[in-house]
Amino acid sequence: MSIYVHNGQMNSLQTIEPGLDEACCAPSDLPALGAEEAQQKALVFKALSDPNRLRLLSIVKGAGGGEACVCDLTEPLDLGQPTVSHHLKILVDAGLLHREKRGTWAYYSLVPGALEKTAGILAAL
Amino acid sequence: MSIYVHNGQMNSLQTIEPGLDEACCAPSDLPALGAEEAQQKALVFKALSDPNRLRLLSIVKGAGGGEACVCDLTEPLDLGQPTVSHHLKILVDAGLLHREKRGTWAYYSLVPGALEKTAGILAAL
DNA sequence: ACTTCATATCGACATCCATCAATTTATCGA
DNA sequence: TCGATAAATTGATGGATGTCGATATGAAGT
Repeated sequence: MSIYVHNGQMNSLQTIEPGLDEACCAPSDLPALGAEEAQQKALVFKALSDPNRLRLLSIVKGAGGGEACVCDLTEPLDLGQPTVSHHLKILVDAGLLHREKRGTWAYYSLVPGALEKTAGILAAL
Repeated sequence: MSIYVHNGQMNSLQTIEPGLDEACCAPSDLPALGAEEAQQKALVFKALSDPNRLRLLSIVKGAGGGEACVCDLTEPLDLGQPTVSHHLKILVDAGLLHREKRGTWAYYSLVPGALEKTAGILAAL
């Protein structure tokens, strides 16, 4: 025979919505993610959740000058140009890529510190 | 008038499939993600791309003893038990959570180093 | 103005996904 | 053996998402 311990009948964990915290230095272990925060932080990971978008980031990061235009990205991914533009837009909206238009071309580059900041979200979960 | 420079007509970036690399120490900037790698790495981020799953990780991490059972998780998320079980399964499959059954209860805890490892993927993109 | 090229946007379609209600599985206590 | 409880599984459904073809926008050169 064995003995199993459990606290009361059901749950007992707090879940606090930290409102607008003053944007500084998450001390690691606080209340637990509220619904709003979670939704916002999930957006970045949603952008990272597609294989082709990961490859886009990788290629852009390793490209000469740290930037690449759409025409440089369609072939290695074996995707149509509209699809690549679509993925790039998602990455830009997520704050991971920066878009700069020069002439007819649109050059995409990594937003400095964006990946590190995203990594920080995981550490501060 | 302005002058725009571009290399040849179209793309020129290499994309190499590194086959089974011997599982060691990615030196930061290599070939660029191949299709297979990208697909595999996207799985973890797919698991992280849902707000409720982020909250699950957060709650489990902050729970007493570093573990929590399903019955402790349904209420704070305001989700049905089957849905929570579904999310937990996805997190386990992604290698982020560990499941241990004791008695009637199933206790979930963070896989040590899993979040850090995931953060490492971003740095090594 | 007209053509050409790079990119963005639109509309459609097939697939995936989060969620729930209902059921099943499994374990404990009586 | 028989409930009672916790959790997983199944089936269904509405909504999001990746992809493409076609079209629109916009800038450069002739």
